[in-house]
Amino acid sequence: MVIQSVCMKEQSYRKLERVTKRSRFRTIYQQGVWSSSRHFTTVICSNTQGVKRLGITVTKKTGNAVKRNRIKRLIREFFRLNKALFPAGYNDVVIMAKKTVPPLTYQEACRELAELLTRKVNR
RNA sequence: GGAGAGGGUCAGAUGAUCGCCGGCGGAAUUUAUCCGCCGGAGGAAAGUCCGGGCUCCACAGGGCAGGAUGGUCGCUAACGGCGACCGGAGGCAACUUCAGGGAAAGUGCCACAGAAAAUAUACCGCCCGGGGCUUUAAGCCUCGAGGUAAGGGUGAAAAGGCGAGGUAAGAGCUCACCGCUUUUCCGGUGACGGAAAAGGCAGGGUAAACCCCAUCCGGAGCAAGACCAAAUAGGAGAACGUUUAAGGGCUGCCCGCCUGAUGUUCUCGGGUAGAGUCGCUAGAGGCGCAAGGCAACUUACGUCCCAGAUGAAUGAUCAUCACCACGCCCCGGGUAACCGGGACGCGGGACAGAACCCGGCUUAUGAUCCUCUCUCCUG
RNA sequence: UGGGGCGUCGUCAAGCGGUAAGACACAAGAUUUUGGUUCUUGCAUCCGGAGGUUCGAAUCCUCCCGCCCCAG
Repeated sequence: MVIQSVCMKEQSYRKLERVTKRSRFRTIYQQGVWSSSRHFTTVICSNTQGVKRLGITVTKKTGNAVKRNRIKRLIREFFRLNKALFPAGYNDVVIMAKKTVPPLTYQEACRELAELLTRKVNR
């Protein structure tokens, strides 16, 4: 209950809200619920940390560092601005980009991710 | 105008909203918060191809093996880099390019073809001599541990080239010119260049084949390495006693060096854990200017502080203005193709992301400017 | 990020200066009523790419491209 004393800005995305440990990624992959769309795959798993957290995985096969950074930034931006779309409660979400992902604009990525997440929530 | 050659510069700008990382200051419930200010990717950050700093491994040691480089002189912390020059090759030229030492230390290889691929074992041919046949000259056949490298054919390459003399036929056998080798002189720090004389043709190619010569190189790498609260075990250090050589480390091997094993006592407490800490950014630093030098570069002075992330920040969206391409319209010139200017619409903006830090090389890539060469047209 | 290795036919691969073996697969033909089996023949001309050394490079050298492995 330490976390409740901290008041943060709504649209931020900082280290607290990231999945940063390799071991945590492993347990999410083992215990989480997988679903995928055309270019992305999400894995959702509940946590005990008291915050929504996001982890991003982009394979080296996707492209060079510039392309990978671009995709990661788009996903981060989507998380930052659309936290309400993510499942309620304290969850860890890992978004993986598939290796065939084309150079997307923000609107395209946003539409696809929103569809993927709302489909999950409704089910 | 066309075709080229060399070099330089930049890497869209501004604003708004929402965010990220670091530093400083302040506030709070003094440590995952908030507010303010400042800073926040590149010319290649890339490939990891070289060289260094730095850290640890003895104090960085000796030999062998192994690796790298290879015209000369210089620059540099160092280099396989850079600059200037020399020589070869390419280009009409600007200019480019070359792992550019040694084949007379030795060994190997040169497939196929060809007589022969390096000690010329002469296939055809040419010439000479002996014998035989036809027999006028001459021709044909055969023999010769005879001569001959001029000609033919083979090959990537055939034993200096070419011309003349000479000869039985030929041959550097002799001569002229060219090439080569040696010697001497001159110029240059040197690579080398020039001149003269002599020799009389030796010495096929390949060293990115082994090798020889000269010079250089110890190994690993910031995931190096160092440190940290509390609790206990494994442990670590020091002293003393016993024992004296197996094993381990330093380099692939040898030498050499370091370290022992066990018992008692005393002292100290950390690994593979962690939103851990340091290393972590002031440096062979940037910019300006002056002097020296053909230049690479060096020196002096002034000035500036300019990213430090760690599942890894430096972004997203919108608007405006510049830039470029295309379409269409208008204006001017022109018979026309087209050229110049303007407005509108639509599209584009390359290659690419620091990971300890520097010096290079290589590769990817958008725009723009300057200088030079050749050629065409007009005057 | 650092360190190491490999690219030869559709696949597995040998060859390491002198015509690029072999197996499976594929294609055509023969045998068979048909299929299978068996037999015969064919199938690399750009040895990942570019440049160089050499008379001659899959092979030697240099630079790129792609793939794989190891280290927290």
